[in-house]
This record gives sequence, C-alpha cells and structure tokens, in this order.
Amino acid sequence: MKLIVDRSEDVPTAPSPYQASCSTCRLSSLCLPLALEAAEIDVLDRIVQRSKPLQKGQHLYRESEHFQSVFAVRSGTLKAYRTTDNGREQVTGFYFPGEILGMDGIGNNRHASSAKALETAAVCEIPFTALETLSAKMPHLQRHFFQLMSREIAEDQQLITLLSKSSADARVAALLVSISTRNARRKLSSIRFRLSMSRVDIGNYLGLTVETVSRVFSRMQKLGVLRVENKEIEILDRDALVEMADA
Amino acid sequence: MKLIVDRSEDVPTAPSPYQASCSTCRLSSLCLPLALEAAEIDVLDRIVQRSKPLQKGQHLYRESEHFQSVFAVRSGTLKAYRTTDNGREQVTGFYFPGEILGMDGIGNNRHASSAKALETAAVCEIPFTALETLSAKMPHLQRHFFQLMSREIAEDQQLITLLSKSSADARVAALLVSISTRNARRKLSSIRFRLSMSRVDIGNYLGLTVETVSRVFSRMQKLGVLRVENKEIEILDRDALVEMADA
DNA sequence: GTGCCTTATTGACCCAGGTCAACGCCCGCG
DNA sequence: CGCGGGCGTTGACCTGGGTCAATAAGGCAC
Repeated sequence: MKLIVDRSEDVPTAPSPYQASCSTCRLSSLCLPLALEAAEIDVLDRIVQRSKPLQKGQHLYRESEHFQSVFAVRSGTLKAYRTTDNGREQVTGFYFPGEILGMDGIGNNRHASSAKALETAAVCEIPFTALETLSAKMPHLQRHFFQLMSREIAEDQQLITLLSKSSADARVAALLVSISTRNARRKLSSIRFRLSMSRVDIGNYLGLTVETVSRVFSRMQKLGVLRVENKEIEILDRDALVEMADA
Repeated sequence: MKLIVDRSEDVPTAPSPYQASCSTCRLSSLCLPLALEAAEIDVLDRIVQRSKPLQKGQHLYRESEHFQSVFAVRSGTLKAYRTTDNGREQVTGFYFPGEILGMDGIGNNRHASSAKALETAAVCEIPFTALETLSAKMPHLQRHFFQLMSREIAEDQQLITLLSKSSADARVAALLVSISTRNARRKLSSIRFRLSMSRVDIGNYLGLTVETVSRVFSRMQKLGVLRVENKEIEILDRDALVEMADA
C-alpha cells in the first residue's frame, strides 16, 4: 500500500525543559495532577520529563517496544493503533491535550499499541516505575491512576458497544459528540473544531471505509446537522447528533 | 422481548467462609495472589470475602450501582454487559475462574457494566478501598493490579480490532481460540469444552446475530475444523481456527 | 506560482450478514 | 414421563455498507 518510505522517526528522550511545571500547566485540572495537593504536585513534577515536540507523523512509541513510561498530551493530537497479525492497522484511540496514553503497556512491559502524532504535538513523559513508587506514597495519586485506567477500560467498552451493532451514522455521530465533549472539558468550542485526523483514520477507528465516512458527513450536512468544510466541523444541531449516536 | 419476570436477585454479601484461603486456592497462580509472597498472601486473604455461590441468572452487580469491590471468579462463568441508551444490551466480556471483573467501576465509583452468572458460580469479593490500602503497602500487589487493569485494556482493544473489520468467521474463531487458551491456562482441555454462554450471548458479544453464529458453527463443522454438539465444542483443527481468526 | 501527490467526494454495483419465517430439539417443570 | 417454551438451526430474501473507479480539491516541495 504505502510505497514511499516512512520518514517518521522515534523521538529522542530529550533533557531540555520545554515547560515549567505541572503546577503552572493549564491542563492540570484534567491530567494527572488532578486531586493532588500543591506539595504533592511538586513531587510529581520532579519525575515528569518534558521533551521537544513531536512532528506530525512521528512516533511516540511503537507496539511491542519495551514499556517504560506513560505519556500525557500537552498539545496536539495523537492516535494509538495496533497492527493485526495479517498486517491490518486498527486505530484504537485519539488522544487530546490533558489525556493520558500508553497505559496498555503496563500489562506485560511492552507497548500493546503504537502512538503517532497527527500534528505537531508536545507530551509529558511519566516514567512508570517512578510513578509506581510515588503512588505507593501518595494515596491520592494511586487512586487517581487507578481511576484513569478504569476509565480507559470503560471507554473502550463504549467503543466496543458502538462497533458491535451501530449504524455508520451512529458511529460517526458518536465520535463527533465525543470530540465535542472533550473539547468542552478543555474550554474549547464544543460546536466548532478542526478534525486533526484524516478520514481514513476516522473510518479505521470506527470500523468503516473512507467512502462511508465521507458519505455520512455529506448526508449529515444535507440534513442540516453539520457544516463540514474539509477538516473544519461545525455542529449545527447537537441534539440531533446525540440522537443519531445511539440509534 | 422478555415477557416473564426476571427471577434473578442480587446476591447478598454473606459472611460465611465458603473456602479456606487464597493460599490453598488452586487458582492462586492466575489470580490476584500471583507474584505475592506467602506472608503477603495471608494479608490479602484477610480482606477477601467469600460468599455463597450465585445461581444461574443472578447478578453479581448492576450497571450504575455504587462501586465497592472487584471480584475474582472462583468457579463458573459470568458475563459482563452494558445497556445502551436505546435499551440494547451489549456483552462486553466473559469471565472464567481465576479472572477478575468489576474494574471498570473504579473510574467513577459506579459500575460501568452489569455482571450476571451464566451458570452456578462462586466468586471472591475484594473490597476496593482495602485493596488500595494494601497496594500502597505492598509494591508487588500494586504492580500486579496495575498490570491486571492494563491487560483488561489491551484485551478490550483486541476485541475492538476484531469487531472493527473481521468477518463473522474470524470473530467466532477468535472467541473459540480465546476460550481454548484460557482453558489451557487453567489446566483444562483446550480442545474440548462446554460453552457456558448461549448463542445469543456469543452473537451479542461478537456483534453478530444468532443466526450468523449458528451458520458459522455449521460451516466450520462441515469444514472439519470443529465438532459442535449443542454447547459441547471439540476443536479438530486448531491451526485452521487460528488461521481463520485473523482473516 | 505550479505541479504532483495525497486526501476527499461521489457514483455504480455487489455481497456478507441481517431479517423474517418455519421448524426441530433440548431441558426444566409438573 | 410427557408437555411446553425457549434455544438453536436452516432457508429465502433484502439491504447497508464495502468495493471499484473516476474526479476533484487540498497542500507541501521546489
């Protein structure tokens, strides 16, 4: 399929400080520091590594690589995907600022998926052994991390439900609602945003072909639910969209 | 759909000791005690509650109920499922002896799914706050529990991959291979076993209709890959099955 | 700017699996 | 031990979305 060489490279773990600290981070209320006290945040801060941004297409980690850290997205978007035995690619999630990825690697010390930047993206690296040590000392942190993992499970189950029976319309609607909601949490517009992922990625994630995704967008536009202009999306009728999502 | 009253009831948290301890449990090598030292197992033992078995159809917990404990299956099989907004049921997993369920409730202190016994089943209840406290003191336990959750994530992602693109044959094959592998881990036959779940549940789990599941079984039987006799399954050609699973 | 290559849209056609219907067979209950 | 209701199987038909193909429209390289 891909005939050209993939120019993406693994990001080197750089030492330089690209952002001051968790305590000044705009995203701290969504991210790991949530539920920690000021003093605790400082301790957490000391183990978090910030490196130079990933360029579009660069990998943060690759499937079956040795697992060492989980990552928090600071800016940009990443996609996680796994490659099946027969070589097919399956997108398992999109990660926006404030969200944590890489937790699927803890299970057997090997990343269970790959993660790639969909646009220029900055991440915080959180070495897992340090996080464990800290968790044992800070009950809030331990609890919070358990919760984060549990939520990832619950979200995956929601996707399973979506993929198991829903129509193409419902799948696309559900994704848009999800992005909209996550944007709202980050104080961004929940009705107007830019899709950082391609139609191919959307289709892959939702178990649909590009063509179907495209047709669904067109149909929704015709129905007056959306305004689509390339990657720009405007939700015109959120209620209708929510309605469609569970049809 | 169901016109008769569901006679299942919630299981009361009984105090009586139905089995001695984790240290004598045949399943300890798969379950939570894995990776713990003898002394540590004793401590864990003290927080684990064993109650009277669940009858077929009884619920262990229900979606949106207050989350309090995770559970380890001691005998029998359970299914986890969630109900969508439009009232559809989606099976999210089957749980066999030695496996842990209920972890999806940690995220927001509410069970994200319901769990129901598919046959008479015994479980160990592990109160989560006690587990947290213990985890903070026992690094092995903390690590192991992180790993269990991570594996649940990875398994859900595998199901996502399966549901996203695979054919009906591949889905059924994958489920059979999974059950076979899990049986082997429990030192049971990996080629001959009884399906404790109905065709409806299988179809629901795999995103297929009952009719399709039935047809796939018939087809595989005709191909000499399986022998199917009601709920009894015999795998005649495991390689072929594995092959089909990633087609 | 201009060209090329990747991404997106749209149309025509097809097929895997869903739907509907009929029937047979377990299995639990009286 | 017989009967009834749910569960499983099989067949005929239909449809949502996949496949293939052609065209358009971005957007990055030079």
